[in-house]
Amino acid sequence: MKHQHYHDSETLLRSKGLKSTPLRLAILDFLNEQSAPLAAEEISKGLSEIDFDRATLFRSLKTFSKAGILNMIDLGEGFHRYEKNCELHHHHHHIICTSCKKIEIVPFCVPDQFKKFLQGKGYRNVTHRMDFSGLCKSCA
Amino acid sequence: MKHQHYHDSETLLRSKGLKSTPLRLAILDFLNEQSAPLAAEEISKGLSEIDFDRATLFRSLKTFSKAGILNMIDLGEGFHRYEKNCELHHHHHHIICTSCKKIEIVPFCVPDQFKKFLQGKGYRNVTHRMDFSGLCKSCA
DNA sequence: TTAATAAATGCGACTTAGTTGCATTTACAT
DNA sequence: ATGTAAATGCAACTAAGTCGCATTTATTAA
Repeated sequence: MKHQHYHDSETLLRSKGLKSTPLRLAILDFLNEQSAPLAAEEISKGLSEIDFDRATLFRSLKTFSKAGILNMIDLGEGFHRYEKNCELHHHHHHIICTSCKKIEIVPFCVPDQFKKFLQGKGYRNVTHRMDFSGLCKSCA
Repeated sequence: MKHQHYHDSETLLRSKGLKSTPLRLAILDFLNEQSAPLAAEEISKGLSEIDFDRATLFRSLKTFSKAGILNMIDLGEGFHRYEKNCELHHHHHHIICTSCKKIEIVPFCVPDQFKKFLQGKGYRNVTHRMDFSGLCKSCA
């Protein structure tokens, strides 16, 4: 376990006013063990011992993302990835290897003045997405 | 016409070793007139006087993107947008309004040291994606 | 100018990621 | 213990894009 996560998925769900169900607990516990964001399909495979419907998984992932329990990440792969949104680690960006698809967190964010500039142009609630890709050391 | 584009789509296609066909010329001429990147569906509508197949459009857009004639842009909307990749204007980033979906080019790019850092970590051929969203002045 | 050929197209079926309607079941508050 | 809203399963659907294959077209070389 790389980062400190909410110790108790049940408590976490309750704190967001969401019901605690076996699937939901399994999803959150599974994501707690991950150090990189996973695709819905990967989560599904990781939970293969449990029997559940695809639609339910997608619904839960969406619900959790809206509730701020998960970050929904788009690395331009044509699908989303999900990671636990733990407070200690909440906003960050990624680099994905173009070959092995390994994902790492990068230790920087877009400069503040970019947002300020856009606010100066009249934009409100400015958010950003930024990610990198490249051939990683072990693939090169 | 906001920017200077290749004056002759036929010449452009030839220069990339691609065949010049009525649809391809229409796609490129149409995109020459746009100041914001368009989705395949929007291009399709803009070319409604011509009769062509969806698959052919997608194939052309892909071919053009690979050839560097178009930039394929992903603003996290669940589909791609395409814009002419004119030399004068080649690398840039966008902001999209969360309400009216108007897209503007932003006048900044990721700081050089980010790429240098990642190269220092062993990454090769590092590329990035960055885009912004927010409520634009007229929607606020 | 024409014939050869490689590339582009049309058609239809398919795929992937995700959504939706609806009936049923489950978690939780009382 | 029970009522109710939320969650689930199922099946059908959607949007964006892809693929195989037969046909047509643009370009090359004769």
